[in-house]
Amino acid sequence: MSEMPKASKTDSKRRGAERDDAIYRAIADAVVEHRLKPGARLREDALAEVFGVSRTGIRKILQRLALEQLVTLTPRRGASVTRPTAAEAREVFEARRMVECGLIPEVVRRVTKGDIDELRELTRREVEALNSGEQSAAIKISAAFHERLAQLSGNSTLAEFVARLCSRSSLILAVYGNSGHAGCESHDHYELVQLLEEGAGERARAFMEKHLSAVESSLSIVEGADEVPDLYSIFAG
Amino acid sequence: MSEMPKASKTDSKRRGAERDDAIYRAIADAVVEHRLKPGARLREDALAEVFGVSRTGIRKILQRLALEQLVTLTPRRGASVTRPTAAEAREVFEARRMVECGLIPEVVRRVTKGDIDELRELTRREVEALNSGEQSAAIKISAAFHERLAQLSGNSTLAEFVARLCSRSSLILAVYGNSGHAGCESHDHYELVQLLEEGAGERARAFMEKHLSAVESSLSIVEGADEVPDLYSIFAG
DNA sequence: GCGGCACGATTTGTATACAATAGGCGCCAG
DNA sequence: CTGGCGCCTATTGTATACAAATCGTGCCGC
Repeated sequence: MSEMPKASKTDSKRRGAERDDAIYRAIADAVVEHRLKPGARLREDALAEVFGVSRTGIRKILQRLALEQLVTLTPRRGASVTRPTAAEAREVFEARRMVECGLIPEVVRRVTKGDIDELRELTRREVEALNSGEQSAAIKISAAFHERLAQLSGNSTLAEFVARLCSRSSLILAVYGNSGHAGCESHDHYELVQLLEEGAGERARAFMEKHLSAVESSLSIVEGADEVPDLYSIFAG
Repeated sequence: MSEMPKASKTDSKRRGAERDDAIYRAIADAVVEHRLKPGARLREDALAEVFGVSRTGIRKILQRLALEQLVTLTPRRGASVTRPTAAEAREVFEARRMVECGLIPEVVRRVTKGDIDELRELTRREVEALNSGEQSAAIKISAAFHERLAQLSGNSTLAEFVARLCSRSSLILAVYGNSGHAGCESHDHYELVQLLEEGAGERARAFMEKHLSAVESSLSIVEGADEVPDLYSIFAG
């Protein structure tokens, strides 16, 4: 709060929920794009200063992020970007397989030509980002692809759940991903759109299942050394 | 709740997250048990006085409830118990069918004799509550049954999602239920447990699907008059 | 030199005070 | 008598101030 207390002018103009939402998105995007890595601490004072609001407002946003499991709130220790455990990682992918595949038939039934075009556009941008070496952007677009697909089912409750799973997947990639390849093979997305356009529901469903399993097995999902290892079982009694 | 401004002594002794959690459960339970009906306003001052904390703490809890869609936060108008729309109601049941049925195979694989006993005990208590005319208790126990079942899959991410869907289902029952029967037929639960015990995975899955569909069709899911009716389509242009 | 204790700084947790806004009520004009 | 305007109250939104707790650091005793 000294010489340059506020964030950019455009942000400081906003009011109420709109402003909160902008801050929320700013932080969430930074997490999803791996600009804030799992484990990174998020001090309330620092965030408050950066965004030009008081700690009260920041706390509200951190609570929201915590409920979506993007950040972890440790009592008296503050907020940090969530570091998913190996078990959580497997759970998230199992959940995605169940829900995203289950949604496919309804998506095939409802998808329009315009939707197909939109999905192709996302795929194109994803490839473009990958070719430019913008891994962060690619990850975000890939998540957006899966989210958009889920929305096309018309069930916003399930779509929102998928969106949350995608965000968490991004964290999982950050922790368990082998650097060099960033999650989804973009050609998979292209092929998936093709199947959707052809109305091949069952094949699309099977492909989605294979796709998600492929992403999961491309990771190295093992407990890192820093995870609270049950010392009891290590040193026994 | 007039002459006794604070909550019970046991509650006021609590500290930090533990106390917040107690307040959260108190409100959530009241909503799930229909002691707070959809549309009921939740004034911050009133809640703060009842639970013996400041508005700050109450706001935190209301935010959490809002994210779980048990309460709706209208800017500058405050919090009220969510009144699910007809579309939301259908979405929730579709989501439950997909996830709860999808979980059944894994549940059958992992369920133990102890788990079966526990589920039977829940069913017994549900019947007991219904026979005593304690509809509120029956609703809560019924939700607990479905939640416990989901937990047995071992996937806590999906289990938590199911738990939320069950809470919302309670709200849906409050709005669209015909008074007289409270959601799940308890005999259904008994039969379901039987199938689980026998390890009849596919039959259990089919039964769960039928069960959820039966609950849904026992409701009168139509837009109430108070729902924001698109005046544009009514009065046309 | 090493282990333990205690103090200090940093950071979160909570309450209170103040500002802003929306809805209600009454008054005034036509 | 009716319709509209304006104040007023009740309630939420935001910031700040204060209290509590934890972690790191340095000192002292052994």
